[in-house]
Amino acid sequence: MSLEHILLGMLAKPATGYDIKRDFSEGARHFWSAELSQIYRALKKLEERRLLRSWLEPPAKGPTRRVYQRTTEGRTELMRWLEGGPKMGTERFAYIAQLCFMHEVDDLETTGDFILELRSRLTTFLALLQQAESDAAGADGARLETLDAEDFHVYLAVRMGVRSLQAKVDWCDEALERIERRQRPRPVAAEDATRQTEALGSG
Amino acid sequence: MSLEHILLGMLAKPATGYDIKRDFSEGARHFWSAELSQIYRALKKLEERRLLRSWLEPPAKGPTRRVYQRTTEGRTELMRWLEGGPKMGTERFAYIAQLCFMHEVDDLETTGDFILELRSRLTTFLALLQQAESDAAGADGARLETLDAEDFHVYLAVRMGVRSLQAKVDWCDEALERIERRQRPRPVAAEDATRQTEALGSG
DNA sequence: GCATTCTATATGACTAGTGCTATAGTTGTC
DNA sequence: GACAACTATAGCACTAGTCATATAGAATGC
Repeated sequence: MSLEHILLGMLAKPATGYDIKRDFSEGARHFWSAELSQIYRALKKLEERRLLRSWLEPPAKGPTRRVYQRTTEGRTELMRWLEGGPKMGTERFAYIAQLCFMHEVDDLETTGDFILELRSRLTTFLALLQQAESDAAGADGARLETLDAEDFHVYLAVRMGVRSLQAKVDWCDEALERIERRQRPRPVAAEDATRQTEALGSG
Repeated sequence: MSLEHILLGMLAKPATGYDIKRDFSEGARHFWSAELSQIYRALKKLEERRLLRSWLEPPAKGPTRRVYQRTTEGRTELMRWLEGGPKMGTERFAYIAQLCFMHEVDDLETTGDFILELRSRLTTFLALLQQAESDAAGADGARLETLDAEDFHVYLAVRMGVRSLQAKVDWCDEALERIERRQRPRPVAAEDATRQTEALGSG
């Protein structure tokens, strides 16, 4: 299970279930997420297997916190996971399926609206990731070479997210253009377009 | 549930569970997949809800086939799904998480090997998708404007996959370059690099 | 003629993940 | 001091998805 290994990775430093949920909603949101209920269960299970240990921490402010941290065995298990090579679970993109079936509604305007909406959501997310990218690259354009190993790896990970999201936004623009070109029967050129151009107007 | 709606989309034309599994392993593999056991269960459930109907088809060759097709209610439900706007379920990329934690093993060579392996798997998949792209665009470079609505939508969907995968492959190259640059202490320039360059050699 | 593979359906046991609800202390605010 | 918002944990019912296995006819190959 990937979530368990991700928890082992995150728990090099002590943290509570709540902290981890916050990480998933903020930092790690572009590659993984999990609900609190799942996180608490996984933490408990990992502790049973001695890959994590936990203790209660004095309230300080707020309710008592159960803090988890990776054990040596936990670290070993994490290393085993990393050595297994890239884990490429099946990726699921419902919106691409939707797009395929959209021809059944279609006057093409529906498809256009759909892609516009998709583009808007993607750009919102892209903006967040780009912020994370400049944060990760270090203050005022510090050279990447100066980052420590951890920050460098996080930078690479965020950068992957940025590039892949940017590609999707670019695809939206390309698709919208193609749709427009299909709707307007060809701008100038083409021998057989004359009749249509006359009938519908060319502006 | 997305799978059920995807089945409704696929079952405009009659097909068996086995046919659908084949679609997931071939055409639709870049945006969704499901196991046979899940497919058969989902088909049964959709038929109970009257969104699909089924009949047994004379063996022809091989065992008897139970053929499913969407009902009018099924189509209505599909339309409702499409009208709900893009469904952006949480995307999970374990390999990006792995990359983040890779700094714990690191002499940077491990990270480089990991990314090389990732790149190799991504390019294999990209090649398949690019084939699908030229297939979808029509024989010998036919103009996209000549495709019918269905083929056009499938083309757009495949194109999204190609661009997003290409971005990931490009990221691999960028990351490998960055890693190399970190390993070799700067090629020329920089005042403080002299000692390191002397110690390690610059070729 | 025997084994293997492909087509085809189905079920049971399991793992992974979500959504809802209950509980409770602490902090800020009106 | 009542109330909302935030931090924190936990359990229950549920949906989603995987893996293994059983069954069986047809085609392929040796």
